[in-house]
Amino acid sequence: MSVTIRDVARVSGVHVSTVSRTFSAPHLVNPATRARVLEFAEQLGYRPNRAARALITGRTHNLGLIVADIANPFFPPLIKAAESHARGRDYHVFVADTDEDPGVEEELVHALAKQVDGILLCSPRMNTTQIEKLAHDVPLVVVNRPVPAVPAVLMDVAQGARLAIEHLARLGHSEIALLGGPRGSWTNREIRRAATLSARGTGGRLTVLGPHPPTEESGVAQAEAVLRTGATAVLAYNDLMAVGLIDGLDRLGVRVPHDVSVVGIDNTARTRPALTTVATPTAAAGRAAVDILLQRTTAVLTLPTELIVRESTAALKDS
Amino acid sequence: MSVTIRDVARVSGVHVSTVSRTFSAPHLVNPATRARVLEFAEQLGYRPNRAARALITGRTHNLGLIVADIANPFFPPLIKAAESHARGRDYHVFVADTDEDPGVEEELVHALAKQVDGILLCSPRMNTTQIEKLAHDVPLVVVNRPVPAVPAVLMDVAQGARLAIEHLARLGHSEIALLGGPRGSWTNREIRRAATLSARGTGGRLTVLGPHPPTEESGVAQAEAVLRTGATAVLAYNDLMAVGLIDGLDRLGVRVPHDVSVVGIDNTARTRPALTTVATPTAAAGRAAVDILLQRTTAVLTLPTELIVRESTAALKDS
DNA sequence: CTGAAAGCGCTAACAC
DNA sequence: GTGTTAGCGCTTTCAG
Repeated sequence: MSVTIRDVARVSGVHVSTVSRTFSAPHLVNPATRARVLEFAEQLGYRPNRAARALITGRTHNLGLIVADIANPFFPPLIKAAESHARGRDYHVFVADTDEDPGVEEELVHALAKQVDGILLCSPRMNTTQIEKLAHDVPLVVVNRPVPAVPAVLMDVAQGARLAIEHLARLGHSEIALLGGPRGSWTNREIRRAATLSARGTGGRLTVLGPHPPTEESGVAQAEAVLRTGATAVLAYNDLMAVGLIDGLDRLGVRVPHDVSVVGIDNTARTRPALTTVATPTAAAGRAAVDILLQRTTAVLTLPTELIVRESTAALKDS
Repeated sequence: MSVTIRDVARVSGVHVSTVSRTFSAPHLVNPATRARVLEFAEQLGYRPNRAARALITGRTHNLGLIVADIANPFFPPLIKAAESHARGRDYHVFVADTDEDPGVEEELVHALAKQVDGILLCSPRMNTTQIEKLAHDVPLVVVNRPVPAVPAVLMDVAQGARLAIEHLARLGHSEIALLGGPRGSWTNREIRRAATLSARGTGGRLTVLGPHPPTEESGVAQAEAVLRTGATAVLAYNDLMAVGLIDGLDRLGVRVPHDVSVVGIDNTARTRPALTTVATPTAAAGRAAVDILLQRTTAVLTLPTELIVRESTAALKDS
């Protein structure tokens, strides 16, 4: 087996509790003995067993991170930031993927609950009641979705959508289509709400399409539907769909931004023409969620988004 | 605190050991009592504490997954597949990111060792000796790199590079550039070796550039250097670099595939023109690595790659 | 088939 | 400042 606290104790001629203290409360032990213990520990290659420690302290120093789809380019930067931030605070993180299935999501929270000090629930597909209930069993922080009495990190996509619509209006577009995202997504609702309001405010008309799965394929598939709305500009639920849409339009002989302007959301895509998009602070959200979990505050944090104007939007042609 | 085996025992009027057996060795307990215990357990919402169980069985039912960069699009499909496959076998997985730092890599293996039954080391940057040593402390399986006496899952990128070069040769290209990847990457060495051989075999000339970081930026930055080699076709270390390269060439007024053909590796990019690339079986590799770890076999598995011809390669112009 | 008892590796009172 | 003791939640002999 592996080397334990007892081995270190025996070799350094002290009691196990002294060894234990050397690692978990160094200030309580005589510097001289501490040094000796540390030396022998090092020499034997001793590493505390966190699981054993957790059994008694109740703190595992592990976090759970549950996302709808690891392969969706929105998530990797969030996962990366959260993991790195957590590790900097001596926490390890379990990552799990629900494949957009609310049932899996719930099961996962339960399965991980005992092994972690808290769980980051990213863009969950569960209903609010379920989430509220789960929050009683294990500290939770929800990303991209507000749930009453549960800490959350939100991104101000409404603000982003507003900026996007105003940008398009300023370019002369008054017929705008919104290519909607998945059913049950808070982000999607926010975008729709803000875009509708904004379009009205700028004197334009907004046609809402969807809901649709947030994939490239669905972007491609909706190209015709978008054109049929008579829109000269489109705001897509995310970059994935925007990329698909540009592709689909291209196949129909419609060029971006010459014929139609397209704005994405997420800033995850690198395309030609470079995509105008609403950048969402995913990495910052990951870090913030970890902080909230570790401080056990019940905060709701809303992070700002920002419009990045690139090449996929242009002034309305005269016609 | 949470509900334990003891609560269930008390309520169902049996000893804790019977409850324990109900979950870990059901066949050893009378069907009637088992049913009763199960019912009360369900009712109380009892969930076994895996960490406590691990303390005595020595099996944590956790796996570690260490990658160089979660945000590199090569990894998410691998992580997703490995996690899902592992969970299907009742394993949870810690995911950690080394940021391409060998030191972090080693520290991570040690930090996770006690908490997992095995670790997937993906495209490690450590040297072979270090990996061999670590393999003594914890079951390891290395992805994308052969290490003597350590189980591995490899992808046959050599075969892929060969196919790519032959494809280009068939299109009439005899001046080919290889845009190299990161130093210390086995994959990079394999590609170079196979491409060089293949170019020689087809009577072409291959100019090797690099090493370079495997990023889009570095692809952009190398566009000029590529042109300077006089190549009419390029094989890039991965799709990321290929995408950057196409972008960089475009800025220099060089069009793909009209002026220069480009082949990527990974099949992670969606571009216009659609990228001809060597598809690597990342998801399969993730699943295979998990299987090897759970079966504790010392296999070395080599997975085939495949050339996907799309629009970024074309026949050499007459000139 | 079930209960009793020991103990996994560690921490946390409580003595001394 | 250090040793003693008990015990976290669970499994696993060993009896019966």
